[in-house]
Amino acid sequence: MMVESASETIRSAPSGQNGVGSLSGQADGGGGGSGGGGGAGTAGPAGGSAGRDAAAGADSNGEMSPAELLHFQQQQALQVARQFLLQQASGLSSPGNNDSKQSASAVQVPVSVAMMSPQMLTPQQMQQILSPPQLQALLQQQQALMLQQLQEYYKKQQEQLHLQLLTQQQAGKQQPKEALGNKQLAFQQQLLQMQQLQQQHLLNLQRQGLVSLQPSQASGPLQTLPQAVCPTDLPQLWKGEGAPGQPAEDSVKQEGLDLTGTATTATSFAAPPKVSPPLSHHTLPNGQPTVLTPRRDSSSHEETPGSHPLYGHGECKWPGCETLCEDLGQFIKHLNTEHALDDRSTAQCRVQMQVVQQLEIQLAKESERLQAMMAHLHMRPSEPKPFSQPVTVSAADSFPDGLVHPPTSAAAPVTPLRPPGLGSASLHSGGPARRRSSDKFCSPISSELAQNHEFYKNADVRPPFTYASLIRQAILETPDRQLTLNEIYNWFTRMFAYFRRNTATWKNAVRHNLSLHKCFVRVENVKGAVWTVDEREYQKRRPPKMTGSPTLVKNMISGLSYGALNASYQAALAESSFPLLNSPGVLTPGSASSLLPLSHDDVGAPMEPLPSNGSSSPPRLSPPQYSHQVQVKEEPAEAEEDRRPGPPLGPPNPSTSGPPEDRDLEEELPGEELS
DNA sequence: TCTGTATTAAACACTT
DNA sequence: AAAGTGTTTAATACAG
Repeated sequence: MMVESASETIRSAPSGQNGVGSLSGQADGGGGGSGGGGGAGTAGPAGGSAGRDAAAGADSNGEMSPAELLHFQQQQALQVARQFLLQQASGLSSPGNNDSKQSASAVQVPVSVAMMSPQMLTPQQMQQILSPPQLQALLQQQQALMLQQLQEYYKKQQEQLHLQLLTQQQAGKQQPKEALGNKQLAFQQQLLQMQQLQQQHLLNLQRQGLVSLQPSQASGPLQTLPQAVCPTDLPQLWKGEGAPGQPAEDSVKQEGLDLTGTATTATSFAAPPKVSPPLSHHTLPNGQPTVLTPRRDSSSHEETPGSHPLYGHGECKWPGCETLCEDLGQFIKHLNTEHALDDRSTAQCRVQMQVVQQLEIQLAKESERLQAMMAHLHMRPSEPKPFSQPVTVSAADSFPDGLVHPPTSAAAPVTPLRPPGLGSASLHSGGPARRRSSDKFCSPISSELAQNHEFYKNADVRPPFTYASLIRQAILETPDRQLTLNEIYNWFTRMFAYFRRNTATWKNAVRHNLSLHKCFVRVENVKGAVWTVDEREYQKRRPPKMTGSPTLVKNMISGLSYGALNASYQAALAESSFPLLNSPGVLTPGSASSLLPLSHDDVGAPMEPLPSNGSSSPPRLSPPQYSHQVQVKEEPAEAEEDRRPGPPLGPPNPSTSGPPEDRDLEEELPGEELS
């Protein structure tokens, strides 16, 4: 054996990479070393704890802690925005040109992929997933979308504010003037603050070139921000493919929630390998290793004929870049060379997003405060609702993962393409990381899949689920809860673009998993053999524990009322790439409830189908589907014996034998085995 | 460091 | 005989 395997390993190295596909392929080069470990390489970026820890340690040695950096950065962003605001009282341009960007719908999927969790993706991975022009276009598209939604949201909020103000004023007529005056003053201040925040927000977006802007304004103080962020260093962020542990996550870990937004940014500073101090690098355009990627269309479809959002007053408006360009053509050239799709640019984009995100969060906080004030003034707790909701949900919850998620409402068109939140992150990891994300955190695969069905279907991204969970899902999705191997294959290919490619590898893995895991029961059929799932076994498989966060989960659940995700939990999510929570749907009460079982699971409460394995969740998702039993067609009672004569199987596995009727309901009652 | 789990690869046996 | 299916072993990696 040994001899064999040794030689195989060598041999398998290349093939393994192929099998893994584009995602893990290159990553492997960095770390693996061994053939079998093809996936291992990828694991690094996905979030190897070891790597992270190491990185974290290094970070801490730096001059500033991630938290400090974050804070610093935020302060700068805010300051800049304020300054800018002062300079120009109003003049927020309309999102007119957003439309054009959004029109680039063809590439939606890839974009979302890219946006999902760049931190998790190495540039190479991203590039593999989508072509450079696509990526760029999509980045812009996504941001444009966000901008639009933000603006809508702001608009709404302001309307509501005014409305409330009016109401209050009217009501106030009957009250003593002074008291009202004071209240109104405070109130208006709050309003002002909110408006400021909004403008800041828009400003940031403008800075990204998403909104055309008078050049004169853009080049001013705003430049400081990007510099502070140190775009030049950012690329380094992802450079570490060789070094598995990506710094990006550490900061999140350390910082808790606030970092969700700026984690990467902060990390970038702290990242040890980086030689240069963040702030010292404004001269980026030059010394950067530009990856000249020919992109014919990058500029073509995203801009209006005579202008470019990133071009104004004869200079490039890319954050931190003020390169003068005589004309648009030259600018385009510059853009393609200096700001091509490379690590740096991507990182800059990300940072920008995070800055925006932070502002959003702050806006949310202020809005909340305002809401509270209003509620107090009106003495009507119920009123503020319209207000609070948008705030918490859109601002806080939509962006917990550092990604720009369009609000649920608007998400419709985009949703399918959108990567499943952070899950995306794990997705991208492509490698081994995926398994952890799904299984460990017990994200209900079914709901995740349901929500991102289209995405997985179209995006050549490795799903963040283990083979076992996927197989199980495939089986459970069928009315009969049984599938032949070939049907399982088909399900894989049907559901995941990723599995349309690397057939040999994953098919082998599927078979391997079917055989390996007791939870999969082979049942002889007339036509042949079908595979069923023994939920109990499946549950047994993994110790149902949500690493160290039972309480966290509980808190979250309780506090989750609607969009109010515990910030720390958000951070945790971001870090752990918990796919479910990051998806918009998750925030709905229903979905939130789906999480509950998790805690139960932890506690060992026998109540529900534990979502932990996700098995339980399915039932809630589509009751009809999962409500009925597994009925093996013509199942021969003896079928399973051959394979698993084991005692547990017979009785415990109703699916194959006996009265499977209640299996669903009871399967989860793991009372015995779980304990 | 150990252990459990997951992934990948591959050999082998059996069936169609 | 070839292909598909199923089982098993091994190497490797990650996470607790």
